[in-house]
Amino acid sequence: MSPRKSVAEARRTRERIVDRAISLASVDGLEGLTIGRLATDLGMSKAGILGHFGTKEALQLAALEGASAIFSRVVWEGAQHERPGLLRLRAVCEAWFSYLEAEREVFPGGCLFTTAAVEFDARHGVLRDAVARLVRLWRRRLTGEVRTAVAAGELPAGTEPEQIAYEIVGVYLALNQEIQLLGAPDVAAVRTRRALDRLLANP
Amino acid sequence: MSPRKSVAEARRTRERIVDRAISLASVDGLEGLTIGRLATDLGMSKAGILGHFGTKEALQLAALEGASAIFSRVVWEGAQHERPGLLRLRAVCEAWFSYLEAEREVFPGGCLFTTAAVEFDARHGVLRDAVARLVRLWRRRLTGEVRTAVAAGELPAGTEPEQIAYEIVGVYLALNQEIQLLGAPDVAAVRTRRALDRLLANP
DNA sequence: CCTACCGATCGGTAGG
DNA sequence: CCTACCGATCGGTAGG
Repeated sequence: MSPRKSVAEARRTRERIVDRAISLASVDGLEGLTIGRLATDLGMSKAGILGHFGTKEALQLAALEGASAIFSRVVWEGAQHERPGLLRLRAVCEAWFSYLEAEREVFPGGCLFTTAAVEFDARHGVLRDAVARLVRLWRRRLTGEVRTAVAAGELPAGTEPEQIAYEIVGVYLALNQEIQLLGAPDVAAVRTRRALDRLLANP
Repeated sequence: MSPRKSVAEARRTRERIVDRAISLASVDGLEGLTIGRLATDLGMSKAGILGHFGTKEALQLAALEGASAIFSRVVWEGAQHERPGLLRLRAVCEAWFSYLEAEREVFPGGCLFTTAAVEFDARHGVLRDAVARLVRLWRRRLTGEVRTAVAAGELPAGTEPEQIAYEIVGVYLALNQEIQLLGAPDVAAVRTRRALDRLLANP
């Protein structure tokens, strides 16, 4: 009935699977994701899904990388038009905020990274390693932007970039909790901006 | 062979089950917890486990409440000998720090709350409600301690207790990530103390 | 990409 | 608290 699709069609199907997997995993976690549920949602067979990835673990990795690409595009690349340093850092934080609050159609269950980071933080394996690598990468990027701001004299000379990046991440973890678990996006918005303003106040 | 235990024995068995459930759930989450695994670990039958709780959901709730009791005892009650206000708040933060870093035998997979808060933040049901209630309770306690410190003049007059409590939670979420996922407890210790010092600096 | 399977495990129940 | 089950679902495979 539906065999022998072209390479382009197969790639599109793969993308559909990954998108749906991201969506499901944002709610139930990457471990809670099941091939059967995915198959039902997409009107495919389980074997049809699995054929694109081989194993569930490979599917989970693909979902994680897909989510990473979206995060990077929305939060990071969306701020690259700004001048490096404090301006870009603030743009990144604003984009991150919108991402957490507004990307509900892509991640109905909230940021897949935050979910995955906690889900795999006590296990071993390629998924934990992949999540840790992405968290480190993101932290390094934030640190670099703070460093640029310090070098440009936009932040006090004694400022430690790693420390600020660490605290920014903390603010966003609290924001995620406030939005997702406590359902208070408006309160979270005010508190997040206030925390960042204090953290990034000009000298 | 082992029927008709006394009430006291049954309660002890129940406690053993809950302790083990907390331990397993700290690694695999409350959804990843399975009755079969629990039974194997404890040398019991699945029916023997389930008899104490009725359903898996009730078992999950019991594990969550058990973890809550431990958290409260270690972090909150452990600081009640300090004078209310900034001193007690600092003692709470220190106890929280030790709890996250040292309670590895109770929570081999890290703080069960942090895990559960993310795990259920996109779902509905009694578990989500229970987690949200506990997070709110904990936040209220922190807020109250900050308020006392402000009233005593130990923190600047304009300080907003809810804001400080929100940021403290963020610092600890970052700490949990640094310890569990990135495996850097020493770095985390320095950054956490620095963040708290700035947050709770005397006027 | 499908149908038709596989063994394993899931939560839960009956009955003692 | 046990044995002995139940139907459902899990990830995955064979073969086309």
